[in-house]
Amino acid sequence: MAGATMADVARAAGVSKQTVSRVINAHPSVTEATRTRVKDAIDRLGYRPNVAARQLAMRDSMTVGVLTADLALYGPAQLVQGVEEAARARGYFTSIAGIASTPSSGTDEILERFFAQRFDAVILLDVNDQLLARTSGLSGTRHVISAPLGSTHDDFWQHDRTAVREATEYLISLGHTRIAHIGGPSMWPSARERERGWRDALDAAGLPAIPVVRSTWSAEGGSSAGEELAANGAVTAVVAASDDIALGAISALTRRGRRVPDDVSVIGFDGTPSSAFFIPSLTTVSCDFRALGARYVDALSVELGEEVGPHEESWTELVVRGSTARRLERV
Amino acid sequence: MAGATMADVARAAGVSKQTVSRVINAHPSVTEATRTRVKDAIDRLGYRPNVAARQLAMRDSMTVGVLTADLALYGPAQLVQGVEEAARARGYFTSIAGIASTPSSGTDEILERFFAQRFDAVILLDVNDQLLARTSGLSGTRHVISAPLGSTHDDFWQHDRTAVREATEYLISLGHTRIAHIGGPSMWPSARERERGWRDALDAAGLPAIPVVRSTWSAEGGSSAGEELAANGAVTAVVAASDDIALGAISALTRRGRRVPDDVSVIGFDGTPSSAFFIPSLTTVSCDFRALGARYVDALSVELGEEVGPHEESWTELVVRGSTARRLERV
DNA sequence: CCGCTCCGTGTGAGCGGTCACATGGAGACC
DNA sequence: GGTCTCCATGTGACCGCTCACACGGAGCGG
Repeated sequence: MAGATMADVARAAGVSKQTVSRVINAHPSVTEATRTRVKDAIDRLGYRPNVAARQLAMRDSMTVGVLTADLALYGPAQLVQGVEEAARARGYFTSIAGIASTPSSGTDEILERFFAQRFDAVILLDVNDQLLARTSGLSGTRHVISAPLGSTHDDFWQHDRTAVREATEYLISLGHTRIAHIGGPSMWPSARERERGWRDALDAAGLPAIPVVRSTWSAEGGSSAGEELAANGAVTAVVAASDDIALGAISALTRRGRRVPDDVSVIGFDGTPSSAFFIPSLTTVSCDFRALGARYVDALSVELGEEVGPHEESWTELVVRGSTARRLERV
Repeated sequence: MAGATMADVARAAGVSKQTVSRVINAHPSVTEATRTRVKDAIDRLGYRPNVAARQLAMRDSMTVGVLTADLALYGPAQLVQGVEEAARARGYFTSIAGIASTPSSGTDEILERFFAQRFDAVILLDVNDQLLARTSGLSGTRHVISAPLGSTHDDFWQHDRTAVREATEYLISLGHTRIAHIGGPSMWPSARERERGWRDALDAAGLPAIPVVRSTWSAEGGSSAGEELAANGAVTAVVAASDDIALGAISALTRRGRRVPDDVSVIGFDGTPSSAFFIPSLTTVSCDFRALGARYVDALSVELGEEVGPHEESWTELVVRGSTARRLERV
């Protein structure tokens, strides 16, 4: 029960360890007869290969490590899930470690322990600059993909920027000219990319950029930001860095007597399933984070020398709902 | 770079492997002099112990496996995070695997592979009955805690029931007598416990139970359920099995012209940070899932023979906000 | 001064797999 | 029929670490 070993199976089947190993790894050079005999022995004994032993011999952990900031956030949680699914499909296990986005005394030790696990690959999800800087020293792991800054993987983030740009352009097409942005914590690359997208659209249209209002990733932060914006009567549209932020902003605007979307249009980012049921329902940039997570794994597979099919063009999409409206002409 | 081994360190420090091992594991019988000499060698060579080798020799993976249904859900995501933090604090790694809540053809293989990892412990988070049944055969792992059904750990779930009961009693105290329940998928133990809590309160007060409306865990499900309830004019209060469901329900009720909380009071469950910014802000049962996750780890530690301090009494709390109101007398 | 314990350190044998290579028999070709 | 090749299988070493045990020297009591 505690665990039959390969040698046990070999004995039971009257063959050598090596043959058992061949059966397990589907090696071609095994007679059909012995194969079945070994297989019989395997499930008669309830044999399960020992992962650690295999790893020791092969130097392959068959595990990808994922370092993530906050699973409570929709994006990161979905990414983790996407990574896990894709990794599993390729036969990899997934190990995770959370890490506070603001480095503290324990941070280095966490990273140390994390990288000590000798993953085949490590994915850094939405990890901010400061943390990223700290990981640079810790190699030992073969392939590190820095999702946020990734030199060769910039295209991952390009989408954030483009998508927000398009969202902003949509607001412009509705006649808005005073379009504010509630940004996420500037430490986060994704927050910065989104801000850039907004700025891109404004610049291209020759519109003035209202100073960015900073927020945490929470609805509470969005609410504070919304309060601030409500004071500025000129603003008729807001691009928020996340749906949660948008929710908070709408709450604050409403509280301050500014109707959404009549007085102010609001656009979110993430496309959380809930956002369709906000009141009003939220216009947002819907993101397929699961697919994105899978793409990270694809990218790693490529580095590990595997074949990977082409993938979808885009994983973001503007979903127009009830929180945006054509700008009312001032009476 | 690829990795110095313990033997390398031993050679560099002029001692034996065993002594290096002793230094690493903080064995007392090592001279201060040799200890520092070894330590020097260690970071001169950038040595990192090989986890796999250690595991193979010790039969300890120092890893807890977490099997979870859907990280996109607030509760499970928070639980995973709580588990990971607590496990890390105890020196354990965390490995996860997601699994569709409805068993499919691939399910068994996933479980198979998952359990093949020989975790020191496995935590089944919010896993439903069907899956649970399938895991029973796969032992090999030392300690399996079945969060949802756990024989010895029923108290974990007791809280769901009690909390919903209290929430329902609160509605009763506001004068409501027709209190509906939108339940989560009945396969989920947490959904069932919450339903029970609602029924408990109704029974105790001698109120009639309106047939439970089933929903998925999403706002969309809550919306459909809300549509259904909107048709029933008698209902003046709704207890939803989650905040997302509540959000959807409120959306549907509003759409159907029933004002919240004036016509219908709504209570959620989870206490998502966002719920405070719904319109109206949501009265809900706030849950400290992180703490609960930590408690799972505590429970495991106890089984593994470690000392564990006492923990907080309760991890749920009713938070009264704007979505509930005293029942208006019919004119 | 002998024998005792105890402490710091070294030694060899696994843990459960994989890998490179050896082996023997069957079939192919001349 | 003899050599050559190829296929099915076995053999031993090794991956990097821990464990049980051996060993030598210092400290101590008699």
